[in-house]
Amino acid sequence: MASLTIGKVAREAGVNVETIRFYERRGLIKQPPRPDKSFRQYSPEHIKRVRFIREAQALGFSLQEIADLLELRADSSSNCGDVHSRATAKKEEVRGKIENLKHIEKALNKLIAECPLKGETGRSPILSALDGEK
Amino acid sequence: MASLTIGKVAREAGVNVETIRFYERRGLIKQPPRPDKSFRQYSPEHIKRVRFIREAQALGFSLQEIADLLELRADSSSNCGDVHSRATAKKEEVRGKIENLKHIEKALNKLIAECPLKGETGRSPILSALDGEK
DNA sequence: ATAGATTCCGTACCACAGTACGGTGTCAAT
DNA sequence: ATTGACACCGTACTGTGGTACGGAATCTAT
Repeated sequence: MASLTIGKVAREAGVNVETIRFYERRGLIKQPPRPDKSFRQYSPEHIKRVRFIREAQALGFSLQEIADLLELRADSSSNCGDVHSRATAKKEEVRGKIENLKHIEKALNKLIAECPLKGETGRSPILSALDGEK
Repeated sequence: MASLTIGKVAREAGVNVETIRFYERRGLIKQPPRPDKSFRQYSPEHIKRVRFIREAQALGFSLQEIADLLELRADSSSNCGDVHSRATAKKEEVRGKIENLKHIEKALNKLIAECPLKGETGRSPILSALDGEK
């Protein structure tokens, strides 16, 4: 069997088999060919897709949001203006997340730099560090 | 009553009252003064703290990770080397998230730019766009 | 001092995102 | 042809992060 079984895809993507079937049920992955009603035959694209799903989750997107992202397609069946505006909105959201992460990064840098100093402030240092940035 | 009640904090932070009590139970917020065993008296700091928790969640951190972040403190009771290494590890994770978000942002930009063009590729455009970046 | 709003607390319930289970079916190697 | 590994499917269970509920206590305004 040249093509990928569900088990191989799962291993490559670092999830377990049930998770892949779960994503299929949720519409995040469509069922791949099953010649003769037997095993699912995946392509390497599917591995990428599963990895993308995991990454996006780690960035705070829900499965529904990820499904929306994956189906944001500028094809004939969808209204281009709609795709455009949804993609733009999502982009703004992404930019906002990047900004927030940069603030946290700065705060962590401050914490790292000041490590041996500073007495008790009664506040969480990370929040103080977040304030401290200009 | 000059200080903030739980309801005000909740309103200001955009969560509901039960959520704040829930965070208290989970150790994300410590119980504020309750003179005479009556209502909790919050300070404006608490509002910031709750907002921070929500932001961090939206960035894919679990409540446990957020608790760890909030308690990353370089004070006398903690080993500085340990704080340093935990903060550094977290910083790397944050940087990774930023990179992934930038990839998604680029992919969305590509999608937006190419909106009216392109026939069916059989793949999710967002994955194609992710491939397409140099 | 009483009413109405708010808080307190415990407990129960909920949605989301899986994970586990167990019986059956299929494949690949010997 | 049999055996062992893996796939299939439905259903049940789990952990996380809340949300809802309801009766008692407290606070605020009249």
